[in-house]
Amino acid sequence: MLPSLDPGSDRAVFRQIADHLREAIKRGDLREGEKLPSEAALMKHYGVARGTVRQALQLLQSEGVAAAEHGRGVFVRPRPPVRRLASDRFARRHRERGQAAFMAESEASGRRPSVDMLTVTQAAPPLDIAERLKLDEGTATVVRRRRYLHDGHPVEVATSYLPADIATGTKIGEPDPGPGGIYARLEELGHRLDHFDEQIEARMPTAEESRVLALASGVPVFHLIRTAYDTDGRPVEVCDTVMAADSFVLSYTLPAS
Amino acid sequence: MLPSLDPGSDRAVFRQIADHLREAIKRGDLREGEKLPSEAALMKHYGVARGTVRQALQLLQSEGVAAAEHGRGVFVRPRPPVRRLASDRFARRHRERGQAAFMAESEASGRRPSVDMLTVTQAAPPLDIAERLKLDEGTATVVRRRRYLHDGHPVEVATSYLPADIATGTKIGEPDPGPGGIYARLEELGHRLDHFDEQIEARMPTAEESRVLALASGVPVFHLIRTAYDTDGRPVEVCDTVMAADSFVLSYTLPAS
DNA sequence: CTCGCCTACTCGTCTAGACGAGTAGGTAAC
DNA sequence: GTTACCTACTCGTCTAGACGAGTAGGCGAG
Repeated sequence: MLPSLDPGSDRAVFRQIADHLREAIKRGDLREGEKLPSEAALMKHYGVARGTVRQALQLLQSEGVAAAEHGRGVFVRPRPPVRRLASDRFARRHRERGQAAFMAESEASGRRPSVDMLTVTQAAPPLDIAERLKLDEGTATVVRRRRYLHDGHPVEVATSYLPADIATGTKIGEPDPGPGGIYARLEELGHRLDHFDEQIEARMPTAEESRVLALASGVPVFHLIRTAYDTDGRPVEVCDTVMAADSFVLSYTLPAS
Repeated sequence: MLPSLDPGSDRAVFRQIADHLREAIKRGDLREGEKLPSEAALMKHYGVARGTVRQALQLLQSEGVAAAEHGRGVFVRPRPPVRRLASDRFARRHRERGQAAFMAESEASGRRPSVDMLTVTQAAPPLDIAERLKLDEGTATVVRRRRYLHDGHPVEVATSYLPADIATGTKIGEPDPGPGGIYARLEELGHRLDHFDEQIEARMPTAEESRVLALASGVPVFHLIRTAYDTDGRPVEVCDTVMAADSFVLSYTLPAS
C-alpha cells in the first residue's frame, strides 16, 4: 500500500514517509478516524530507525492531519462538525425569540449545546479591553467568563467585559442573565444596540487554551474580539473569544458601496 | 538566567525546558528576533541529551514562538507587521480612486506592496467554486491567480474565478486589468456590485502553501472564500484566498438589527 | 584591499537502544 | 459471571553518537 523510499531524492526520509501517508489519506486509502500503521510497522516497512518514523508522524500531527493517542495508535484526525457563524447572528430578531446566540445557532444545526465553567466577577479589565470600552485604566467591569460545548466537546471560551456602571446590580451581574442573554438585558436597560465591531486573528493556541479546549496538536484557534455599541455610540460590552478553528467557519457580508 | 530542572516534577524534561524559554521570552529576557541559547549551550546547562533539547525547541516552534535558521541558531520569532483588513475594504469609494484593494490598503499603512506570480488562464473551476458561481460543473471561467507581497515578503495568494461569459475578451482576461482592478471593470460591464459574502476558515498550511508563503512552522493560515454579487443577485466572481495568519487582523462590522 | 579558503559553530537528519506508561484483550482465580 | 492480573502492543521520553550542511568570521594569498 505504501510506496518505497526514493534513495536518489534529496528530500529527507522522514518527509518522504510523511508524504506517503498524507497521500494515502488524501486518496482515501486511510479514512477519517482510521488507524495509521504503527511505528513498529513503519520501521519495518521502510527499514529505518524509530526516530525517523516518529519525525514523520510528528510532522503530520503538526499539520493537523493526524493525531496520536497514547497506547492506542496514530489516527487520521477526524474533522469535527463545523458550526457556521453568520454575520447576522446577533440580530435582534434572533434575540427576541429568547435565546442567546450560541444556543440558538447550535440547536438549529441539530447539535446539543451546553455552557460550562461559568464565572461572573467584578474586576478591572486588561488594558486593551479598557481602551475598547473607552474606560480609564483600573475602572471596574463585570466580567463574565464561560466555556461553550458542542455535543459535550469544548469548542469556545469567551470572556465578556461590561462597564460596572451599566451592569452592576442587574441580571447581567448574575450567573443566569435570563432569556435572550445579556444583550436582551442591555436593551431593557436602555442601551439599544446599534452595531458590533468584530476583530479576528488566527494563531496557535497557548498551552492553557490547548488544555481548556482539549485541542489536538496542529489545530489553530480563532481569536475574536467583539465590541458592542449602543445607539449613542457608547461601547457597552467587549467579548474576548477563543475558538477551536477546526470547529468553525465564520461568514460575513460586506457592503460594496 | 534559566532555572534548573525540577526532578520531582512529573512534567517531561523537554516541556520544562520549553516552559523556561517561553517564560524568558514572555518576561522580555529574550526579545523579538533575539537568539535563543544554542542546542549545545542548553545541553550543557540542563545536562541532557541533544534530542531532549531539540524536542523543547521543536515545541516552541510548533507554537509559533520561535523559529530555527539553519546554521545560525534559533530565534524568538519576530512578529511581522500586521495588515488590518476592514469590512469596507471593497467599498466603491476606494475603488474610484483607481487602486485595487490590496495596493491601496497596503500603501496606506506605509508599506511597499507588490504583486507576483500572476497568471491568467481559462479553465473549469473546482466543484465548490462552480457551485458558488451557480455554474454547471465544467463551465469555463477566467482564472486569475496571483501572490501579494508586503515589503517583499509574501503574505497572500489569491485565485479569482469569473464566469467566462462575463470576463472573456475583456480586460479582466488580461494580466493588467487596469485602474481600480477587476471590480471596476465588472461595474463598467454593467455588473454593478451589490455585496460580498466572505467565508473564513483557519487551519495549518499545506506543504505547498507553506512554501509559496514562506511560512515559519507554527503559523496558521486564513482561508477566505469571497463571493461577489451584482445588483441582479448574480454571483460574478469568487475569490479564494490563503493568507499568512500572522500578518493579518480581519475586522468586520455586524448589524444589531 | 579583495578574494577564496579554512575552521568553528550552528541546526538537520538518522541510527540504535533503553525504559516508562497507557490500552486492550485473554486468562485464571474467585 | 465477575474480577484481577498478565501480556502484548502502542506511543512517550530520554540517551549517546554519527555525519551532513549552512553560516560567519578569520586569515592568508594574490
